[in-house]
Amino acid sequence: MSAANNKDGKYKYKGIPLTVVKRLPGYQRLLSELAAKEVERVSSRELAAKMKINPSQVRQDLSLFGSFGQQGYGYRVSYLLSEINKILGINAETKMVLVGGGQLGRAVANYRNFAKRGFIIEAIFDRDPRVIGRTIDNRVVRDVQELTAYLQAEPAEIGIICTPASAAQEVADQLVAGGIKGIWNFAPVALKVPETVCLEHVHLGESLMILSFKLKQKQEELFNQKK
Amino acid sequence: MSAANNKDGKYKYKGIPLTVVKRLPGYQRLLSELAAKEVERVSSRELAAKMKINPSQVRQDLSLFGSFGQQGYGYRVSYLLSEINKILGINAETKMVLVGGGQLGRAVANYRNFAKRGFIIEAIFDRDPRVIGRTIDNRVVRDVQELTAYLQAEPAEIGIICTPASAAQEVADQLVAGGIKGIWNFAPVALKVPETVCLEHVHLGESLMILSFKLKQKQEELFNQKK
DNA sequence: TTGAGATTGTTAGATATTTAACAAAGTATG
DNA sequence: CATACTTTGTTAAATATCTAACAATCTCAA
Repeated sequence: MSAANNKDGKYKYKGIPLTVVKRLPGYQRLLSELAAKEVERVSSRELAAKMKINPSQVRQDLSLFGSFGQQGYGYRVSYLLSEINKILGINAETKMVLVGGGQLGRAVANYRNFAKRGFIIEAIFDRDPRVIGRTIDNRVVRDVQELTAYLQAEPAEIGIICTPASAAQEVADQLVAGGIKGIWNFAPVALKVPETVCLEHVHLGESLMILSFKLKQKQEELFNQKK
Repeated sequence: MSAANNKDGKYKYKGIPLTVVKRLPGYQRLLSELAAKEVERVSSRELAAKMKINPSQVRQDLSLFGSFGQQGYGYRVSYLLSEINKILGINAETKMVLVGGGQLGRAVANYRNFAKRGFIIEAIFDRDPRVIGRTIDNRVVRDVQELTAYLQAEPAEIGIICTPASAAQEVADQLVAGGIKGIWNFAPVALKVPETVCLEHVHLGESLMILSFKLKQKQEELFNQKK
């Protein structure tokens, strides 16, 4: 292993560039697909082709975490997948709570791909009396006022925020008070949380705007080629 | 203006780094918020603080598209916002069609933030006979078999894919056949489309895995600090 | 068992992105 | 109307990321 550990092997995964981190789930998905097809081995060249990146980059990314391949052979799919799962922390079960039982919240609650990987939504909360008490994917929606108390009794690692932007910060504060370690935020707002809490945003609107920009750019390109 | 135009002013927005493009929606949202609060002026320092980046970066990002500020004053919020809207292509109305009327599709169809910015879902399609004919947010769900024919009669710019991964490629092909210009893909699969079509992925699962990685990293950090 | 071919992990070089620095040009105030 | 202050747009330096190159070493077929 190259850069990941210091002498006593304790300081793992420090200083991994965010650009590398963002590629890890891509490797995970590709390897899952290969494993499902019962492919035994894969080379950095093949992985790179599927990711549309350079083979050197695949090797360098992986080398930040260890030596998982073999010269002249490549990587054993099952082994590399299990190592990447460990790196991503999806080997153990992770408990989550979801706040916001609207359309988006229900979509997230019903999304099977998380559960498959050990991410379990333990409880769902909402503010709206018309939603509280109803059932979403076999879980009764609880009153958000019980959120912090619930978490103290039933700790969870990740809190999912699917509320409108106006309520998101308040919910985040309650999640933090309940001892949550990470927040997965779908509300289009920048949350403030203590340094000890991890934050990951999913801003759907921003993604659409990026597509819009690319479209505009490509149209101008084509227009100019015709001339 | 520095790098955006060539001599005759036609080749706009070429060669903008993707890292910059990804920040543009952030600027857009911040400026919208400031405009809503009727703030008149803003400096690169203030924008940078809210984006958690360096003021130089804000100025350099913007300078790729033009000169929108004034020495000693900063940027006029309303003007900069309108320029960024132009850059992102959210000044005109953009027609979209959505394929997949499941939980996620319904959530996207009901999401108000797009419509506010001129992105209109004109029609919704599904494969399931139990869903076809039902109404989602005032639009009747059509049979996906009609998709290509519909698009030929009623052109749209963007196709949204909210189907399971297994159906996504087929839907993408039909969208392309119907003359769609860009695809916004929520299915966890890498789509193949012609070079002329723009693609933007939203991989919810990948975002959760990144959060999981960060959590793991932070926990090890804290564990080591205690020692 | 040997040798040709393949592929890793790593180092060094090339490229891209971010940050610092500063002249230019405005604002604001007395 | 002069002057101190502010802040941009831009150039150059610093940093980060990506790519090429290659020794080391394994595979595989004969």
